[in-house]
Amino acid sequence: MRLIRKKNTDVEQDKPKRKPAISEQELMDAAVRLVDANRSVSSLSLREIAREAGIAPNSFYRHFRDVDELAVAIIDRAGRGLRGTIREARKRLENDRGGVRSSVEVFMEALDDDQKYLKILLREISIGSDAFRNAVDRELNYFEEELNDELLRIAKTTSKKIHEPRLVAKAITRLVFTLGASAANMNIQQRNVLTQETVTMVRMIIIGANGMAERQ
Amino acid sequence: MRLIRKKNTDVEQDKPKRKPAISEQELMDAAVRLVDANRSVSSLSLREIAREAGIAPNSFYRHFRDVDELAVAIIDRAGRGLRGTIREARKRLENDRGGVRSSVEVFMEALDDDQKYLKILLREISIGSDAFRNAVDRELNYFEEELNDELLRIAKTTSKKIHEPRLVAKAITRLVFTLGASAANMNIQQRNVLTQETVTMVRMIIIGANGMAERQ
DNA sequence: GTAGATAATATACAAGTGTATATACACTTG
DNA sequence: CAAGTGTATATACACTTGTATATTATCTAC
Repeated sequence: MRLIRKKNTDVEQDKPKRKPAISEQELMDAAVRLVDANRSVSSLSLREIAREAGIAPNSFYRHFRDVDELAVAIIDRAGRGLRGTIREARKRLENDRGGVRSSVEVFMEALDDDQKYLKILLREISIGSDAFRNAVDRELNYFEEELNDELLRIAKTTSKKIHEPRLVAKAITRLVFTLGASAANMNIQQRNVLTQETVTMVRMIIIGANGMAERQ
Repeated sequence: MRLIRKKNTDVEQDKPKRKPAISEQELMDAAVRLVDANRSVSSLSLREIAREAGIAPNSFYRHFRDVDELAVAIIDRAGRGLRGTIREARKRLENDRGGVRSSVEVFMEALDDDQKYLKILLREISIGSDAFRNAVDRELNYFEEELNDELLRIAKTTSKKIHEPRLVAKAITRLVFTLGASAANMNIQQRNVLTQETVTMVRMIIIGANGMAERQ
């Protein structure tokens, strides 16, 4: 028989532990909901976010020091989404044929509605506080390194030389992010056009890097 | 005699009871002065700008409907500076040898201190109101078209084919602007490195476009 | 049970905001 | 000279903002 006294022994099934009326995640969601074409995360006020989340202004402090810290948390979360996207793209790259196209497609698809977090990361690259921009930079660099690895791998397996792969990675990263950001507010047709354009641009860079390697 | 009111005859140096009329330009300068690494034009308050310009808050309305209209005026002005930059770059391009390098150099040089306007244009591409972003878009497109013309001209004179010159122009434009924006807060050495990188990237795109044209 | 911790709340305040209204002054025009 | 116009200002108002303080409700530990 069980003991009558209910003791919270951790091992037992997790009942609603402490009742957090609100979670950090919910606060972040509230903030994201307030972001639209004209408003950036860092322009939101603490009270606005609290209002949207349905909590008292002061309760905000239980979770974040200020709006800026919330913004960084959002970027970090967006980064996690981005990494998933990258993993997906790398998988498709392994088939290699049409690799560029499907990679770019993966990226553009990740912009779809429920991925508003990613849109925010793309759109606010150059603004916000230092902490904010550092958070974005972190993700950009991560993307760049992943791409660099992939380029080296492909260069090996196809025995095509690539001139300055780090620069190629940087160019592609910046280009794809910039174009991705402008895709955030597009309809599906416009985005398809942009995807095709982006694919062509990326190919230009890669072919150009091959060409430069051969000339030397 | 005693009824004679003091008349301000310009020539006479009296204590200026009335402040000299402020110009739109001075208001724009005041706003620009307030912009730094962490603050965007559209985040400035009307009162802040008025304070910086040394006028009463309400005087602002004599010149602009709101801060947003001021921001658009700043972008337009930045656009004029940009056109000067483009003209300069095209001149250097006509010598052709080392054309890419000197064009990119012109662009980066234009970011120097007194050209804070241009920095603003580069940095706030994706934020602000509709009017604001349209103003930026206008300048981006102008740049793109100029570049397209130039590519066509070069293709003719050197009889090298270029694959999809419009796309090449778009890719280069986006890349140069994105990298230029990140150069805004760099020191001179860092900027030199970035300039070199940008030159290489642009060359990759052009060589890639040549390569794609030949393959077809 | 009681004590303490935790997480939410309400109230309050000083500072900042955009802007409506009224007004002062200098200049132009008749 | 007087009337009108353009440009600045001061005052005022209704809001919003971040946050300090005090209070309340709930959960945990002993």
